[in-house]
Amino acid sequence: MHILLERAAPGRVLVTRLTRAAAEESVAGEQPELVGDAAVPAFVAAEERGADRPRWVWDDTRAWYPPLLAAGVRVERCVDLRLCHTILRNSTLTAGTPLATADPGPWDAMADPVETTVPAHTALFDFEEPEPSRAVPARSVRAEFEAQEDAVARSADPRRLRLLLAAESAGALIGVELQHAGLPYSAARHDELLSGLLGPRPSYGRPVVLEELVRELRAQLDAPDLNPDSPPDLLKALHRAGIMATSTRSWELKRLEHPVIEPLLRYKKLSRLLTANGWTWLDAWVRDGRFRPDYVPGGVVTGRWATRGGGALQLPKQVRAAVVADPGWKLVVADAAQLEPRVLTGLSADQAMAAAGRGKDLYEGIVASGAVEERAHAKVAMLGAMYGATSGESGRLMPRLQRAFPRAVRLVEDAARAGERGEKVTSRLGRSSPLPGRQWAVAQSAAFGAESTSADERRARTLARDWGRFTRNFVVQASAAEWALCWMAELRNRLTALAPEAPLTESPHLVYFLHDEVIVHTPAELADDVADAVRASAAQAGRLLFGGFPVEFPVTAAIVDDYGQAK
DNA sequence: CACGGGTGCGCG
DNA sequence: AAAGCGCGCACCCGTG
Repeated sequence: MHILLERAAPGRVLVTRLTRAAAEESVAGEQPELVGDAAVPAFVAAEERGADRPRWVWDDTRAWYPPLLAAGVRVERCVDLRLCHTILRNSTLTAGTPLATADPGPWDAMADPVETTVPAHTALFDFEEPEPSRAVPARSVRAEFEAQEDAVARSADPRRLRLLLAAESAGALIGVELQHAGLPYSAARHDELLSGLLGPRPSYGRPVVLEELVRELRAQLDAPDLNPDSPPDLLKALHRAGIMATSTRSWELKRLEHPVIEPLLRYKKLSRLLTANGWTWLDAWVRDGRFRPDYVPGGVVTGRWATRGGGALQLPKQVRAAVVADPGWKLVVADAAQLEPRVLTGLSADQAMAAAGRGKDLYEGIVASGAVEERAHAKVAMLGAMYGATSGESGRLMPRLQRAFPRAVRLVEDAARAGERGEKVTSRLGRSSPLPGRQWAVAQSAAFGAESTSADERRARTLARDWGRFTRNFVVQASAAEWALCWMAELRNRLTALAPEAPLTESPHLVYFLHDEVIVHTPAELADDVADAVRASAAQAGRLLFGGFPVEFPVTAAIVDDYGQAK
């Protein structure tokens, strides 16, 4: 049963129950009722306990779910109309449906990142008044829900789209739950790590280790005013010292031979740590033993998540030892091995590649197949195929990869050609790539005009190839993101089943998500069960996306006290 | 002083 | 322009 929630008036929520009339595929609504804000959590909790397994339908999980969680109420399933709208508006599977062809409306404006100011909430069930920019859409929740159902029903593949929308909506719930629970984080441990590398926290200026390094760099380069944080300044100083670097990037400096290079690289590394994850970051983002970043499910065109603030998806390995389980609890750190190549295997139904990945490391399997000599070559060749490498070692290996795995390689090549023609490509479950922008099309037509110059043609070709690399990668990255969503959604259900009655943060729960990796915080005695759930969920995600096709999705599940212990 | 593009680097 | 995809963030520096 679907239950629609929408704001009727300040302090009042309109509740509409929809039941599907089995005979004619239509939905019938019961008489809507009004519920006061204060009564909403109890209402939702009662329905969640009922036998009907409601699916809550609302405009934006970020607005509805935090106050429920704060009131101790968990929701099993929902439809996030905002996120689903974005998918259905753009998917090639729903092209031509009324939803896809309608003029842009308020639901499109909600997808615009500029408009998506998340309403602040307090511990009580208490919504802020809608901002003018986020005013209640003219289009009602019910009308939008029905338009989406209609688009799916008319689509080229309703089963896949339903799965995608359910997974995307589950992701929305998980994103809010991750922030609610927070990543267990030891500020003391982080401070120890920083102090050990940089020296004690200074009250002003650079920490002593960095200060000493700057002194050394200035002396060695004979540049008393050198600011090593300024690339132009640094480059000039290097040139004066006879070091002919073309940039100040670490990878380039690494290849040069000069006594100043070693301390310079050390300075860059430590300076990065200080500015990105130093004490300022700690003060801003870690409170009461938890790191609570803002996750943005669906924040990337491919369906990957983004974050806003805190850089949660870039937590450097250097500081991961500060992610520490509570006493009596464990972290289960789980990682999907070679996710993207395995997803490509499923997408292309490449039996040879499936065999290479069966029961072992996929790259070793590629070596065993005889396609390449060593694991590193297998890896660089696969990455090159998925990213569109044309030259270098990766480019040289492509013909051999193509001979051994023609179906897999053809799939990404086809995606690249489609992008070069300016067409959309679509993921396994139905998320489509955007079309290239206006100026891309202008550049292409300019190259075919009567008086096009060779510069026009070069530029058009470059832009076309760039877009082709994007679409080539899109099909793989977007499908991998779908696998990860299914994995996590399935895992979430299994974690709930391990302790059905317990509140979220008193039972095994997700605390981190990083594209192909999750962390579960769990009472120690349940850690083995959690690890089993992680593996079972991965297998289930594989079946959801690729049915009976025999591609395996092995996951590592390390039971540890801190994230640094999980390799 | 605010803003925005460029640079560089962390993650997958 | 590292050999190729997707991000976020801090900082520098030129511009208004």
